[in-house]
Amino acid sequence: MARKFWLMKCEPDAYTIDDLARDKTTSWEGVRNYQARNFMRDDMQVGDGVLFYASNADPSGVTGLAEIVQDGYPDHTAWTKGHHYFDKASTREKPVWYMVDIGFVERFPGVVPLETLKSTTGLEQMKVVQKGSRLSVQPVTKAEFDIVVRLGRKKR
DNA sequence: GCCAACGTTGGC
DNA sequence: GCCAACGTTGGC
Repeated sequence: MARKFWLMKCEPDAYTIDDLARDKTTSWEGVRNYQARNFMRDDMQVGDGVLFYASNADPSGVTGLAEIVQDGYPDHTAWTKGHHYFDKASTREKPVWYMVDIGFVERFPGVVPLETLKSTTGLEQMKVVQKGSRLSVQPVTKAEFDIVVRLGRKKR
């Protein structure tokens, strides 16, 4: 199976590429959207590339790269009563929510702002540039991934 | 902080 | 199964 590519969003208040650089790996718990869950549960594989995207940031954009180091497994935070991510619909026997683990790869010298993504040829189809797109885990093509990496590594 | 767009829920 | 109401996301 060929390597696939993804974009994963996170608000800087919750987690940043610098946190990931420090932690080396982290579990991506708390996703409570079925489409995003399906990608993590069914499609992500160890070694897949990840664009790390900071949402609700100043400016929002891609701040670095990560990779999948553990593919989909049940999100246990959904089982913990009182936990922020608790969901009574999810049980150990029949988990509803899944997560993956990602590992640090690279921190870009500067953020690649959403505005740049929007104005770059070849990225028109990316979900993140489309108005009203709220999907926090989304597939990207290899071509899109490579363009964003090139933008991210560019000296500015 | 505002608010438009979205996904989910629940009454019918 | 429709759709209004609601809560959340996320750019600005």
